[in-house]
Amino acid sequence: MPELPEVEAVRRVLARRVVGRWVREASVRRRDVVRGPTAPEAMLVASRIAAVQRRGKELCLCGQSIEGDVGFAGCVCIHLGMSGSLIWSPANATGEATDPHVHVVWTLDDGSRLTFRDPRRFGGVWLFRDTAQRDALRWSRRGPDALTVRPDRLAAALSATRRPLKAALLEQKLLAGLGNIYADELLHRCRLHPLTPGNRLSSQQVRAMVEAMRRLLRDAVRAGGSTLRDGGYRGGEGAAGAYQSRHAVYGRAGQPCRTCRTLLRAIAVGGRTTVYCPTCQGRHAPA
DNA sequence: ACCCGCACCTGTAAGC
DNA sequence: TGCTTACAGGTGCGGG
Repeated sequence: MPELPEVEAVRRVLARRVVGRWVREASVRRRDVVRGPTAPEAMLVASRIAAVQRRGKELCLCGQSIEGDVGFAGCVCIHLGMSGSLIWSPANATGEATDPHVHVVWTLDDGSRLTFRDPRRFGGVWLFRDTAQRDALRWSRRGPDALTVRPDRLAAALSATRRPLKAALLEQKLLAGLGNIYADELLHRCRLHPLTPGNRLSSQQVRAMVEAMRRLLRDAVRAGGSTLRDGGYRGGEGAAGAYQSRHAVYGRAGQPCRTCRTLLRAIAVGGRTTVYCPTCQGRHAPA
């Protein structure tokens, strides 16, 4: 569920609430959600959390031992998958001690807690010795972050594929951060048909897409991301997002386009439901 | 080298 | 009401 805006909204909350704190205790209730080259014992216990970083849809708690560099005393990468949440709660909060979907709980030096919960378990936790090992084994296999990608880099990647734009934009090793919601929203803002082959965009169109993407993602982060009908996504302190009410196409198949009133259409692209406006987003020319 | 389809899980909502 | 089915924000794998 969480895409870049939701994950970034969580990151900002955690940057405020957990950076600078020491980890007193880490409780792993389900060992199989924790992976990586480092043993689950090294979950930043007795380390200071020096930074909370993000690449695409993944977060990383970077530890720092006494006198150590940022990220030296362990890196905890957390992916929320479809149904995950990572929520900070203050010391006096009453926790769900018996919730079977809570897999990891960190207790900090002030008694506050960080709780990783993920019913579907498509997400998980990956442990690394340091940021260099994290980058070598994991983050380097992803493309540039969607908030900071440079147009020439995206243009080069898109020009190398004939896949439909919708499918290409979901490919995390091409571009990290977009998911099903924001890929559809972006294509609508750019007036591009989701089936347009990637290599048919001009460099000008890619430049416009990068600008539209930045605006879209920033708007969504500012609104706290999207919380859908099932209420699965929660921000870093448990609050719902507000961006869902501003979706132009996602989840609106059969309803009128907010720009031209044409009824929005749903198709499947790469196995994912894709909603677009047949008028605003035209017909893609045959390849 | 690419690209597609499916499996991985659980919860929810719609359909009969 | 209750059972069954389809679908959901993501990723990684095998096979064509």
